[in-house]
Amino acid sequence: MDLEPEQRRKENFPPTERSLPIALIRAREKVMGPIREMLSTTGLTEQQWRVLRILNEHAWLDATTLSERAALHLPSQTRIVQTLRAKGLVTRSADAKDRRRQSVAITDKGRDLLRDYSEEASRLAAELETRLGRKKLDELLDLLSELSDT
Amino acid sequence: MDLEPEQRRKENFPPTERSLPIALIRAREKVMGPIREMLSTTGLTEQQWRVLRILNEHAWLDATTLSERAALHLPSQTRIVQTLRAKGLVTRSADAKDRRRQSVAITDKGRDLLRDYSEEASRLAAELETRLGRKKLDELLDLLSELSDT
DNA sequence: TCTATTTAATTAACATGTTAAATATCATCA
DNA sequence: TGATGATATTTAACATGTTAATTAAATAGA
Repeated sequence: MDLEPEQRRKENFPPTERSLPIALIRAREKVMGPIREMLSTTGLTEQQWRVLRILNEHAWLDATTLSERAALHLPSQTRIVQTLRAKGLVTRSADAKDRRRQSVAITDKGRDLLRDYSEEASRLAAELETRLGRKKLDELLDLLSELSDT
Repeated sequence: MDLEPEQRRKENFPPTERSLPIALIRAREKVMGPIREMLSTTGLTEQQWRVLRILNEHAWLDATTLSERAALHLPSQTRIVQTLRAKGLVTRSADAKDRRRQSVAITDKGRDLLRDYSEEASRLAAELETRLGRKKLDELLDLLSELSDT
């Protein structure tokens, strides 16, 4: 049988139904579902798509900055960038002034790919906004930012 | 140089700074940081810990139900349960009425391990609550639930 | 009963997550 | 300079994430 609340309290564990880590995973799963569906036709993973999206906003980024903006660990990003290079979607080159630094940039082919899917991606983003509502979505983003920045 | 907002709008991509998937990853990273630190002394991963926490709330769970509550994919869970079995922290047995189903249960050793860390885990949970505030934490959990359930 | 279908779980294959160690380059200062 | 320490990135090793295929058992229907 399940444990009674009494017994749980003694063990000092908050119930997992109200667990923030699990809630964050579930939410991500829900949000990514339709996006992954779209990406399945591109041969890109969610993370590869994220890297392209971010590089598309800048002329180039060094690896560390890119990893912060994409929320990727550097070892993962190294592999992802290698894959994207093999696909001809990004380039990588050592910084002239500090040869430890690697600059990563999106290629024209990469931009073309993004353009091909920009309409559908926007539609999915709009659907999400409709589903939750602009206000709640903003509240959610603000709370998540506050949590991350604190 | 970076792209101007004008140009970004033409491509129809919302800026990645306001990306919900990235915000969810960052938040999880932030919340899990201290928990991972605690877990490093136990030899358990975040996911293994989650499985134990959930099993501790029930006498047993079948694999599918467990995977839903732990927000784990079944293939991952299969490996995780195998690891936990090897450590003597859980048991697994075929359901008598439906032999396709596998029942998973925590062992006494597993409960002991949880008990050993319950105090520190509670402290970390309390810290999080203090940091963000009870009200905002509840708001966040509610928004995440609404997003996942919609 | 027997086959076809469905369901639960595992296996397989490859990508990413995670931590520690290694490598290469830069910066400092004797 | 040249040894020393710091920094940026990659490699390595193992765990988990992700999707598809497989296996085993239950179920439905002729």
